[in-house]
Amino acid sequence: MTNSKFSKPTESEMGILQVLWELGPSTVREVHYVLSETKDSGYTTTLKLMQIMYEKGLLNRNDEAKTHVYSSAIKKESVQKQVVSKMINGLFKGSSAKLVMHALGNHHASKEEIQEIKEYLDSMENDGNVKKKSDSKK
Amino acid sequence: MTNSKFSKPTESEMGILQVLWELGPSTVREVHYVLSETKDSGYTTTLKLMQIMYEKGLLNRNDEAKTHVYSSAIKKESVQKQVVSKMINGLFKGSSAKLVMHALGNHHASKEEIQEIKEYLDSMENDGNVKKKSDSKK
DNA sequence: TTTGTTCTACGAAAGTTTTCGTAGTTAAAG
DNA sequence: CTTTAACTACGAAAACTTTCGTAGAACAAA
Repeated sequence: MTNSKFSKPTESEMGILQVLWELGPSTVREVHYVLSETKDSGYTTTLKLMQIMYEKGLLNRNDEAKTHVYSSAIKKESVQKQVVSKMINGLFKGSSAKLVMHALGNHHASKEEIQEIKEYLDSMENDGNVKKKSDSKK
Repeated sequence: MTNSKFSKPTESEMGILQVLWELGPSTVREVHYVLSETKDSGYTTTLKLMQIMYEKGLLNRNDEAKTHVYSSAIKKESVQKQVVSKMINGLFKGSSAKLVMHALGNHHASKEEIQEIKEYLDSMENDGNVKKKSDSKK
């Protein structure tokens, strides 16, 4: 369940989301005002970005009034979680599997080498240090 | 001292760095092999990316042999730190200043309102919670 | 009304990142 | 030698993101 029905927000989109998370439902002008503190792009840039985000489903908006009010459609926590877990995963993902790939990626994997790797895997099993997800085996 | 003489790695560059951090010095083929598990771009794509990263100073390389060996020129820890601190900052940066900006961004700031905001600022000062940087006066 | 201001919509340019095809080099076999 | 396989270099297309100018609608104030 790596949910995320939403395409990962871009850098600028993150900036907008962060403002909205802090301010709550806001107009483009309000968001742009905050953003303009640290960034110098024009008002229509922010507007366009927010329109795109709305289309993508990243933002909700209330357009009953002339001036639309936007709010984040995704929870800060979920993005936080995503960022953190991505980091953890990215920084240390495969453990032992990597050794194998390292070996395979380089030489052209002769039968002998494959055999060698198999033995390596066997020895790992004997250590009870396996970490595979599928341990069906029967 | 927000160090970072290096331009922030892009998404793909991060992928390559992560492989190198885990594998240690490696050839393009090795990196590409690992990457190909989760991504399906061609070998020359990985090659080009790594060449660019080398030019940017993100990677070191040993090209004595025909097959070059690359390694990360930046420490995993420093990037981790950067990511984390960016997250913390982004997720809660300005605290009280934001309220003011919210107010200013919306209405057109009549004299009365400005006065009101000044009073608000004064009350913050009394709390000893000020955080301004410029206090020009004259 | 008419005018001025503030807003949305939207196309398209500019900027950035990613992807790959092609050409040329090197080295190991044949 | 000659051929073949694995590499590097590199230009440029493709894809994506960011930026902005311009047009027109809404609305308040003169």
